[in-house]
Amino acid sequence: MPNTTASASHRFTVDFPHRELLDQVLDKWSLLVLNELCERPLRFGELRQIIESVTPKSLTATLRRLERNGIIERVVLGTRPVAVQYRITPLGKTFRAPVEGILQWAAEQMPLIEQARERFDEDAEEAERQL
Amino acid sequence: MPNTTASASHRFTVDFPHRELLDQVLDKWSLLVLNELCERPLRFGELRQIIESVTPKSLTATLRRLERNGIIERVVLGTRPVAVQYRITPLGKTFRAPVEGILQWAAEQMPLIEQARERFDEDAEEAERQL
DNA sequence: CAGAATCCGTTACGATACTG
DNA sequence: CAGTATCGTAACGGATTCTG
Repeated sequence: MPNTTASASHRFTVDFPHRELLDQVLDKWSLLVLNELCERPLRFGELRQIIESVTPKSLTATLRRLERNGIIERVVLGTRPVAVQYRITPLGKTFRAPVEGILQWAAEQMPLIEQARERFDEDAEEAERQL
Repeated sequence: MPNTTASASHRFTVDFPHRELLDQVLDKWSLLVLNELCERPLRFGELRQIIESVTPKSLTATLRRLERNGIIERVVLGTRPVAVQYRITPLGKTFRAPVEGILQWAAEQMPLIEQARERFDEDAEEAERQL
């Protein structure tokens, strides 16, 4: 359990308070879900279709977490074959820019990253050969 | 928006090419490490002190991952009691703005998030009482 | 339709001890 | 100092089945 009552010795001890927030909001699926919900409200099933590889379990977990943190909102629509809509909240909207920043960065730098990986892997292989 | 009309079944669904990159770079410790290395180069031990709760094992893993993706660089300095320095690369610097965007957002919105959580938890509790 | 419940393998992570 | 090696546990995530 990461510290709570820390505030230990040296001055620059920055065990960030928002670490735990980021864990909740930058997890495996949140960015993708958020990215979609920023465009338009969506239903559970729609999200499943858009983000193919997510299982209902994980999707539920992600949505609940985002809801709990006030980033998205769960709205029950009809009452027949129950319909539920998820939509971004005002607070959630403030998160849009940062998220897009990250996603854009990833898209743009992808090629360079690939290159770096290849270099690294080659070097590692070679080093192994030395043994 | 990356889409998906293609494969139907449950195999290697690549619904997002940078998903995997983000997993490597937005993991539990990377943001903190990055945030520090953006300020100045640091050594292994220094990072351990700054980020109190990280174990050597996890720190090594984080550093290796970032290095492999070309975000940081590992520099062996002396040769006596070996000294190693980690520093951000040019590619890594392009990541700085987005990362800070996220961190800033987290810091700013923290209070509202807390509020949202309390509301959510209270509601959940109450709903439970109904049973 | 929207999810809850189960089972279960993989991985992540912490704690600790050890080495060049 | 800068890690590696090992071990054990807890959490995550996937697949599947069930239900109001």
